[in-house]
Amino acid sequence: MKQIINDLIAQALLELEQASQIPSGLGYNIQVTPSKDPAQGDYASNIALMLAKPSGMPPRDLAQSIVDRLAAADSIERIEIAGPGFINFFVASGTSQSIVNRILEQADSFGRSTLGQGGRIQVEFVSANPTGPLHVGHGRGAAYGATLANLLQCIGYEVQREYYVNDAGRQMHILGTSTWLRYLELCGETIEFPSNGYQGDYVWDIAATLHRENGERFRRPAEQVYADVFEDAPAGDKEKHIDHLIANAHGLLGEDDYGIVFDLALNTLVDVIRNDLHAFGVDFDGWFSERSLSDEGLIETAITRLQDNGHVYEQSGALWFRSTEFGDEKDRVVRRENGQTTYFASDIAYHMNKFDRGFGKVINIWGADHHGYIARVKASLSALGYNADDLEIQLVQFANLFENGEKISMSTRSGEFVTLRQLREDVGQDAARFFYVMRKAEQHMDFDLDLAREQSSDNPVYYLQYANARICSVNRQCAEKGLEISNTGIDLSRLDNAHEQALIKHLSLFPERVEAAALRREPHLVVNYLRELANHFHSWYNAHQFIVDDVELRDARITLASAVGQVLRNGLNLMGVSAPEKM
RNA sequence: GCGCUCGUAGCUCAGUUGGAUAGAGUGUUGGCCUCCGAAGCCAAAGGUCGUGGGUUCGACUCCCGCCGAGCGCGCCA
Repeated sequence: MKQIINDLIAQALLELEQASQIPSGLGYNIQVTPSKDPAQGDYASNIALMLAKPSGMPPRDLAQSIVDRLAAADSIERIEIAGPGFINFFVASGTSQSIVNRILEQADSFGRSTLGQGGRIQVEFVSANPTGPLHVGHGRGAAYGATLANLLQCIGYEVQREYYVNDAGRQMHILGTSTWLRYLELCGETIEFPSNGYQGDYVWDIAATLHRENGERFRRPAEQVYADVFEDAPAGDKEKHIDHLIANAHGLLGEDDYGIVFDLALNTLVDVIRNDLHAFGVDFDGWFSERSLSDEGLIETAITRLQDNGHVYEQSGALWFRSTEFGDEKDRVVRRENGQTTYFASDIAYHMNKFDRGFGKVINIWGADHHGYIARVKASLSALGYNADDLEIQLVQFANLFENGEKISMSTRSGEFVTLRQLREDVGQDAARFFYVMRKAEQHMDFDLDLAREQSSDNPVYYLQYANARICSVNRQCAEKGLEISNTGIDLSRLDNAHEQALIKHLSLFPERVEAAALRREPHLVVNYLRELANHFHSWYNAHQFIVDDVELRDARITLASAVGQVLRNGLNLMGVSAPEKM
C-alpha cells in the first residue's frame, strides 16, 4: 500500500516536472508514513512541505497541484490536503482486509522477508570471561544479541552466533590458582585465601571435583605455596601477591599438572555458561577460543601483516601498532617488552579471522564499558586492508540493579552477584527475556529486582500473552459449541467498525516493523509494536462480541482474531518468549 | 582534563531518523463483568522535552555553550 502511494506521487511529480510547474532535478525523497489519527487518513505524505521551498510554491498550492495529477487507484478512496500541506490518503475499505488472509496463509512465515538475500552476517555476543557463572548484568547482552540474531535471520540473512571464549590471560590464571588453593584447603592445608582470588562458592565446587578425581595428587605444603610470596592487601599489594601465587603454582605443579587444574576450571565454567544460556533460550553456533589464536599462529600472522603494511614500530623494547594513523587517540602496544603479545593483539587476530571466514558483516555486542576499545579495533581492520565499516559495534548499557531500594554492585571476583539462573527462577523465562529487550540498548536501565519478583503478574509480557490466550480461548469455545469456522469465502468486508479497521491496519505494519527493528538493530521496536497490537485487540475484544448468531460476522471476526494471534506468536517467537494457550 | 552513552509525566520508558494537538506502562482518582478470560477495557489528572543560544515553513529530533548522571582513558584482560 505504501509503495502504491509512493509510486503515484512519483508519477505525479514527474508530470509536474515535464509540465515545468516545478523545477526538475530537485532530488527529492518521497516519504509516506502511516497516520496516527484516523481523521488524517491511513497514510500521509509530507512531500509538498519538503518541496515547497525549492519549487518556490506555497506548500498547500503545491500539494493541490500534486493531488490534481495523482492517477486514480481502486485502493484509494479519498485524498485530502490538511494542515500546512500534508497529503492524506484514505484507503478504500475492503482492500486492507486482504492482509488478514495473507497472514493466515503465510502463518509462521508472515513477517519474514528476503531483504538480506542470504548475506552472511556474524553476531558475536555475551563473550563474558569464563571466570564465573553469568550474572544478571550479562543477561541484557544475551537477550539483545539473541533477539537481534533472530531478527536478522527473519529478514533473510544467514546468521552465525558466536561466543568468544577468553581462555587465555591473567584472569584465567587467577581462576586456576584460586581453584588450586581451594583444593589445598580441602586436602587439609591451611590457606589464607588471596583477597584478589575468585571467592565465589562455585570455585569450591570445582576444587571438590578436582579432589574427587585426583585425590591428593596436586597437594603441596602450604609453606611451599607461600614461599617468597609478596604480602597481600591491605598491608601489601594484592596484584603482586596473586601473581606470585600463580608463579608458584606453575613451579610446584609443573606445566602438565597445572594445565589439568586450569583446564578443569575453564571447562567447567564454559559448560556452566553454555547450560545457563541454553536454559535462557540462547544458543550459539560457535564457541571461539582465544587460546586457539596463538596455538594456530594467527597472532603472529596478524602482526606480520601489520608490519608488512608499515603500521608497526618499535619503541622502548615493545612493538607498537600506529593506530593513531586510523583515528585512534593513541598508539597501542601489540607485543610487550617481555615478548608476550597483548590482549589487543589477540583481538586483531580474532577480527582478521572473522573476515577471513567470509562474513560480509560482523556485529559485536559489547558492554558499554568497552566503548573505548572500538577505535583501536576498527583501526586495526583498516590497517589490515579490510573495510572497518563492515564491523559494527553495538553497545549495550548496563542495567543498574536495585534491591530493597538500594543499588547493588556486582563483582564476579568477590562472588557477590545475582546469577542469570537465579533471575530466571525468580521471575520466569518469559518475563526475563522480555524485560531485557523492551528498552533500547543504549538506554541506561534500572532493574528493580523486588518489582520483578513481586509484581511478575504485572509484567508487560503478560499483556501480550494474555491477548493470545484470549484468542485461543475463543477458538476453544467455538469448538466446544460445535461451531465451525469456514476457511474459505469469508466476507471480510464485514469487519468495518473503527476497532477492526485500526486492528487490520496495525497488522499490516508488522513486516516493515520487523525490518526496521533488524536494520536499526533495535529489537525493542518489536516489543512496542506487539504492545500496540495487543492494545488494539483488547479494546476490540471488550467492545464487541465475537461469537454471535450472525454467521458471516462471526466467521469474519474469528478469522481476524486468528490473524492477530498469529502475529503475536510470530513476534514473541523472535524474542524467545512463549505464547501459552492458557495462563 | 579528554572521550563515549545519556537527560522526556511522581516513577520506568517510547517517540517511525526534521512533521500535524509530545505518547505508553506504572502510580493516583472515577466508571465497566446476569454477555466469548477483569492478567482486560473506558475516562480524568499529570509536561518549560536538563538549561541557554543557533539553523528553518516547522526542532524532543540537527549544530554550539553550560549543568547533571553512568562508563572509559594500562606494556591488565
